[in-house]
Amino acid sequence: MPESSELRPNETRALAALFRAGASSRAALARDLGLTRSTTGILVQSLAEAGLARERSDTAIAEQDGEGRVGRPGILVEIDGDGAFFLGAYIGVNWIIVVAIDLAGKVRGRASRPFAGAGSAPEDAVTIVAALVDEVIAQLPRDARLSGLNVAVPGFLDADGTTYHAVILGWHRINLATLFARVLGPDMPVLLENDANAVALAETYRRRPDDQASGDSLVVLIENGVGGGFISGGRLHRGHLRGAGEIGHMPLGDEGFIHDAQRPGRFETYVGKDALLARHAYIGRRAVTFDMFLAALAAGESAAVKAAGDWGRWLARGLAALICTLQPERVILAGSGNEVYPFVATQVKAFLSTYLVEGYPVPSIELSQSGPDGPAIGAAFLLHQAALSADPPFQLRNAAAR
Amino acid sequence: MPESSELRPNETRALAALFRAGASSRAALARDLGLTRSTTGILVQSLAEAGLARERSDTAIAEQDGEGRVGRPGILVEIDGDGAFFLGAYIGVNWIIVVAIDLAGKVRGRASRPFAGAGSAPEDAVTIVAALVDEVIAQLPRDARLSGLNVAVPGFLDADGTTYHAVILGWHRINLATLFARVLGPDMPVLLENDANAVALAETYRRRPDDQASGDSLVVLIENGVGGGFISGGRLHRGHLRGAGEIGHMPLGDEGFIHDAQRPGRFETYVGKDALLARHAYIGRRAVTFDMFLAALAAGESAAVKAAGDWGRWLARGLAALICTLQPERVILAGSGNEVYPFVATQVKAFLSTYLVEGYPVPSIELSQSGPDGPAIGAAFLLHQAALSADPPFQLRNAAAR
DNA sequence: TCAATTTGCTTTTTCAAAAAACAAATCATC
DNA sequence: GATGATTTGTTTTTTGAAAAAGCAAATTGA
Repeated sequence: MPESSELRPNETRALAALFRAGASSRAALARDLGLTRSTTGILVQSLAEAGLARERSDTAIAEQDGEGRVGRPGILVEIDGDGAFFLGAYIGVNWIIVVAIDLAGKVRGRASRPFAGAGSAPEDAVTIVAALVDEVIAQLPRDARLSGLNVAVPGFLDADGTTYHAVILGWHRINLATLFARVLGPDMPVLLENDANAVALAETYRRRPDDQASGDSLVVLIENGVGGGFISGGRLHRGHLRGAGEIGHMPLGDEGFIHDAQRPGRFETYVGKDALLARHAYIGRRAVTFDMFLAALAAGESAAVKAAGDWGRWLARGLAALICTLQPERVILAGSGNEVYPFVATQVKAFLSTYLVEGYPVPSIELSQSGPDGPAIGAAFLLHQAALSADPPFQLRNAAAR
Repeated sequence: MPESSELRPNETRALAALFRAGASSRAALARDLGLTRSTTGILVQSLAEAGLARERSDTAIAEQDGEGRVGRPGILVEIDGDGAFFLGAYIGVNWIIVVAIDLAGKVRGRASRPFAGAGSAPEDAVTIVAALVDEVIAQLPRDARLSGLNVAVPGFLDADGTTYHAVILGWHRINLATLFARVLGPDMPVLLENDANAVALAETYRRRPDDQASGDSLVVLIENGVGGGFISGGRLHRGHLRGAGEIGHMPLGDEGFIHDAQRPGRFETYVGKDALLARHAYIGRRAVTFDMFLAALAAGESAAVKAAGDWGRWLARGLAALICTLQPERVILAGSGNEVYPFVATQVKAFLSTYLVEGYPVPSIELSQSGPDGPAIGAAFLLHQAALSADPPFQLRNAAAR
């Protein structure tokens, strides 16, 4: 049991291929990696010795493809989930959540605590995260090897982990990385990520119908604010200074449903939850909560239907701008605001096709599959992805080292 | 002189490093590549034998860094431009242009011919390109090795090279790849690229102030239509079906300066050249050409100044949407429409800062440095980039093989 | 003149991957 | 049930790229 181990390039590639495939025989893996079976055999052996891969218990069931299987059946090899763990956290407006996923990508630990985010002190949030991290680690195997912690936060960050603007939390120019380093110590590497970006990865990382590389996805996170994450070739596009995806601030119209003297007509002043409720209040002359609005919409009340229709039109307009710019293969609507979409799906699609050039491929529009834990899980998946990609060599640390 | 040669991974990496650096000693190259000097020596030797690299004639001038140089000076090694050639073509609305660049990235051949693009037959364009290709090849050394031809076209393409929509040319669902294969034969690989994308690469490929990987660039090509190209990490983002960057069709306002009943208020109906002239005609009650407009603007005529101001306001609005989505480090304005920008630069920047969130980094806005040959040169650079990148092994063909 | 430094080359060693060969485990067919 | 075809997994041998180690050459600085 080595304190810290490093993987050679082809070992990392083999792990990534196993993760993609779920499980495969040595021969299939060799074909996948473009190596010979002999090399792959050694590769699997060393991965198994490192505790990162293992032969599947239900051996000799190698009926993966529906072909007329002939020849000696292979022994399925899969990732050993216990080989490594990745921590993800989400500092939200109402909750702080910490999760752990294992090397196989499965959620293995979770802890959360209510948090009055708006106007809170960053130090409190960091303290809570640290406590939750301890709770989550307690749920993992004794000698669990941790690769680090990735924290999803609303707002945008610079490359060093200084959050300049988290308007919703009331934080400005806070150096979260330093705060975390102080509380968690030097042995726990901490990364920071925009929450919409984290959700985007959570939504796409485990979906791989055929080839993740081709499927560019745009994830639109709709809460009171609107954020975006763009996944291209399976990787997150962050932009210079990691601020890409601030699509809520995109100028779209002249006014917006809610008043913003400074920057009127931004995307989120039309399609954020606040904006939708403001529009409903304007039409129906009655202020309601979001849940009440959904109920009214389901009941077919005219003010709600009208407001949802207006919301859908502006959503389509914003999506059209994004689609022209990015041409994603699919758009995924996330955040609780997406519950409105099913009621206006056909209208939104109709508007979209009028906005887009004739012949331009219209992406599919889907609803999020990750729940409220999405940002935390996505943050953890980002570490997982980094570990299984070639760029940086994979470093493991013992949990005990803390 | 091998008919066709393939490079090993580290040879490709060494070539790419030499291209980045311009020229460097074996020892400096070894540090750059993370290899030992002994390995690098062999690498350079094999590259030299393949005719792809050579020691620089003005030997022993190794004063590249301004340090207190001590020790034995290195012999500078540089790319041998004659090692390979890359052809790029541009089928424009008024011209067809073909250029050749060499392995060192230098333009080594050029030929062009007027072309009445609108309403023309695709077959004619292909025939002209083939003729110009022969002209350009005649300007190259006898035994020039060609890696292929990349053709930049206005409009958008699918992954196989079928151009679905080139509205400006009046082409629909034309399979250009097949047409080229028929005329140029199977020994000349032909690729197709969107013209704005090609310009984007032309604008960024040779600029590398510090690190190209970090500098995401958005190139906005302003002619009658408006196209966009986005370079992230030195690579073009194409989108699913290669249609990303159709930013001219982005819905931005309700009407636009020129009337479009189908899709009113698109970006290019505000900032395309036609749109600008329409605005000027509306204000000044007088129709002028673009050159006349520029003269009037330079003379400070009020109608022109007013129209340019309106143009700048919508340009800022469109750029703001793009910047929120992509967060590029710099925006490069290309196409002849960019000549208006210097007159309204301060206004555009002021508008931009009101549209963007406080604290959000405002990208620099620059004017294109590549002239009218930009699309053709960019197309050729794309082949160059592919040859010097790891993804596909580098295949060379003799020009004589045609 | 002489030490210090850096370069470029040669020789030897290491090690990941390929190549070749073969036993084992299955299916298809007679 | 026997036989051949097919595929898998392993072992042994070979290849070849890169590292390691060592050294002469070319420069600066004292």
